[in-house]
Amino acid sequence: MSAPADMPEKAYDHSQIELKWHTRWENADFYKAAKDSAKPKFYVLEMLPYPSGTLHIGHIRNYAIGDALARYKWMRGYNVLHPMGWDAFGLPAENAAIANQVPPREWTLRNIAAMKKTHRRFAFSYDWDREIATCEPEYYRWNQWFFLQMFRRGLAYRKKALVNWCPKCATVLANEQVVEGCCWRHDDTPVEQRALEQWFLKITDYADQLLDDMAQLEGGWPERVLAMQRNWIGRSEGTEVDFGLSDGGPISGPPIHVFTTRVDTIYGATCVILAPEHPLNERLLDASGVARAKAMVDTRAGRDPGDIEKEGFFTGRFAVNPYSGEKVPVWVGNFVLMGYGTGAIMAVPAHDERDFEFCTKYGIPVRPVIRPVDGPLEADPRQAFTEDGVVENSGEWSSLPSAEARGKMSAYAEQQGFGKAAVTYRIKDWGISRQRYWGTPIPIIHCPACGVVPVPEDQLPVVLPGHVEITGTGRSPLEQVPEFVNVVCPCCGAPARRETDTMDTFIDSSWYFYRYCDPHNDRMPFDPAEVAYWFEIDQYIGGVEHAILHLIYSRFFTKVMRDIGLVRNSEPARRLFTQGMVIAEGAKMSKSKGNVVGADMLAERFGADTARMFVLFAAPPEKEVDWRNEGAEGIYRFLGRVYRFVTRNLGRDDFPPPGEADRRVIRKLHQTLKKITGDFETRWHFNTCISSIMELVNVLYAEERDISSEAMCTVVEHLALMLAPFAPYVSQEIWDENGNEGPVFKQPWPSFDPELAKEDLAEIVVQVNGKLRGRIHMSFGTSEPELAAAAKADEKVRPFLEGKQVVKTIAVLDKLVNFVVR
RNA sequence: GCGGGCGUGGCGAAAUUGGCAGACGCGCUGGAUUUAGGUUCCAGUUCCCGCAAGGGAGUGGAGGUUCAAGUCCUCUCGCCCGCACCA
Repeated sequence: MSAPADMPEKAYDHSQIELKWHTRWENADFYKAAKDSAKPKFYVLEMLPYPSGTLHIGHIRNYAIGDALARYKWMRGYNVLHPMGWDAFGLPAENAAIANQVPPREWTLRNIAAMKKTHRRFAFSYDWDREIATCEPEYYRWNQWFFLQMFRRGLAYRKKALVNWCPKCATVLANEQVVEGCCWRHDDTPVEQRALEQWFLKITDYADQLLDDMAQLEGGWPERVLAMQRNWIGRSEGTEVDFGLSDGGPISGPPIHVFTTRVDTIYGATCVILAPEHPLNERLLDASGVARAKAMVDTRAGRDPGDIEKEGFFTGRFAVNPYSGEKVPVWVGNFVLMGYGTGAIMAVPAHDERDFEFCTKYGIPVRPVIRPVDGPLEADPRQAFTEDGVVENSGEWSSLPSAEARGKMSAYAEQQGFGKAAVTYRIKDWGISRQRYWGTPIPIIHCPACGVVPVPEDQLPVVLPGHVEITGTGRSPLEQVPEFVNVVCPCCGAPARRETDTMDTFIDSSWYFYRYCDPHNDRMPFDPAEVAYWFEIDQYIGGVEHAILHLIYSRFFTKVMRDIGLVRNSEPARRLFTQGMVIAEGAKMSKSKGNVVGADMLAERFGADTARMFVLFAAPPEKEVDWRNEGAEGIYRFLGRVYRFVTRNLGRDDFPPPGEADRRVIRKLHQTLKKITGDFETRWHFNTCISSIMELVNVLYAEERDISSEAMCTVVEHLALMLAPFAPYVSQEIWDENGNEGPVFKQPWPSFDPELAKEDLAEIVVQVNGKLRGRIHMSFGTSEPELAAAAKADEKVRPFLEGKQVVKTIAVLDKLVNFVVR
């Protein structure tokens, strides 16, 4: 049916509608959160952005998901906390400073202002009174405070260590920030190893807790993220064994510590291999050997381990297997990692693939000591047998199963004093020193007399100086600022030097969500009572790229804060949702490709409502979305369809009296409500929520001239309410045009009536041998035999039964009849 | 190699508990409105045969369980993501 010609219909003008409400909402405080014991609380949080200067469609997707949920929860009567802030420290600001001669602070604040404007344009429902920017002293003083608490507890410490150095960033990186041997921000730049005095946080003290507490997250966090964290922590149980050094005479000097998960194979160890960086090499090797070892380290840097052939050389020295007393040669091998276990291994070529490859290359003997449970010992193996089995040729341990042997042999080592059961972790302590300007100063003073002295808490914050020359070369820019560096020692008053390293910016984001609970507190990082009310975060939403960076650091911080007594929870977020990426026209968005879909362009061309709604419509939120302009135009058309429908029906005076059409429309309305409500409560498939609203609108178009004034009013009102979480502007406009008052997204969420949602008759699918042959309509609750009888009588079905014998009849209440015929 | 996930029309997808495969949207085709284009409205659109009524095939592939499988089981192929010489 075409649009009635006599009705004035308004064209959908997104810019006019959005501007109108944007102006009216500017100073409204709809989203302010405050403690309220009368309502259940709900803390919904999207990961805070880095203020790069512009929002793109990927951000919009993240916020659109959070916003839909926040608005829904408000409408369901929850007391919602929905804050936003800025991860404002970091290198791009310094790079911009070098490129454009703009101070990092100025550049950052300008970007924040621009992005906040875009945020507001999209009408995301944040409590802006709780906004934080991590580069402000009011915020980062608490980074310093946390650092001091950790320092006091021995959780922050300084050591000289080989660290990852990115030449492009001119700073150190944490292990988590090294991706395939390269810098996480420069995937073409291999990291170098440098020995530097660095500050570390002892995340390894919490390794077991980080692992064990994942049980609490099971079900609420994506399995993939938990798996990645488990993998990253890399807990591995085994045995540490000491091989004493001996060159024929008595054992002398410190032993070589070896870590193995397979002590049951130790009688098959035919050599000991040291990592090329192993400190013992200095003692065991002559000058040319040391040089060879160093060359190995250098050729390994930044390369894919799979591409490097195993190489090594004999040190000329021997070590003694403490179980067998056997003397085995000591080698240096390029495949032995200093960073894992003890940096030294025993090589058991018969039972380890890597050892097999190495030993056969150099003619080192292969000696099998494990036989399969159901077979004999392989005398001359062609490949390593790496499974558990039965121990053989191993003195008193022979004929024990592998697992049992491991337990007994570990205990024996401990009893004899040459080893012990041990657990190693892949995760290392978190290196937080950065030789950069735009970060939190580490609150430490180096005094020639007193050593490393923490800045007293009442002298916090240690403020970042404002005018600093940033050249991007050489050492930390802060070293060039005498008034920052030169201080007096808080202990003895003598001249001293301030620490010039700044903190990794992941410190900032490790606890920011607690600050939102009490953002203006100047006596503490936050009032524990506020946090106790709002925590845990009920729903955290962000990209999966933070699975082992931000998300593991912030879990660690929460546990430390709990141990300090600031919080009661052990985990920050009960539920985590990782949304899929947005790509543009089939290609990953990137600046270099020039295909970044910017948020302001979208607001201009399609409107905020359309842009938000399309990213929710294009795919379920966990999946990748391909942004396509034609797709967005579909949503634009749909919103226009809704808007025109509402406006052309509002002033009508020719409505028919209530009738059958009313029942059909109201039924569809309640079916739609049921579907959307169910999705918000469980799986968030907003794409199907939106498509169900489209179905409703299609029905409205079909029934437009046949429904009563009352039905029209009800349905328009509900349309506005259902669209409110997805498209706040146009739903508010409809709400308003319909004569309703107040903000639509602060109305109670409409409840659906299951009776009204129900069809009059059940549609029964009739199958013959599993093939669809007809449909019949019967009252709900009709008994199975009656269904079968009616189905058999159906004229579409009958031909398929004629001349056949019905051997079985399956009838399912209100659903289906299936005849099995022969 | 280990871990996590995914394969359904021309495209994005839907099918929530084993019960009508392809909802909804894009694109395309046709019609109406329009001087025309665009907009809007209506209809059609998995593939094959057929004017149609209708029939057959069909969810990466091969088997299996079942009255009934996109959904469960076994094997297999392909793709994506994460980790990876971790002793």
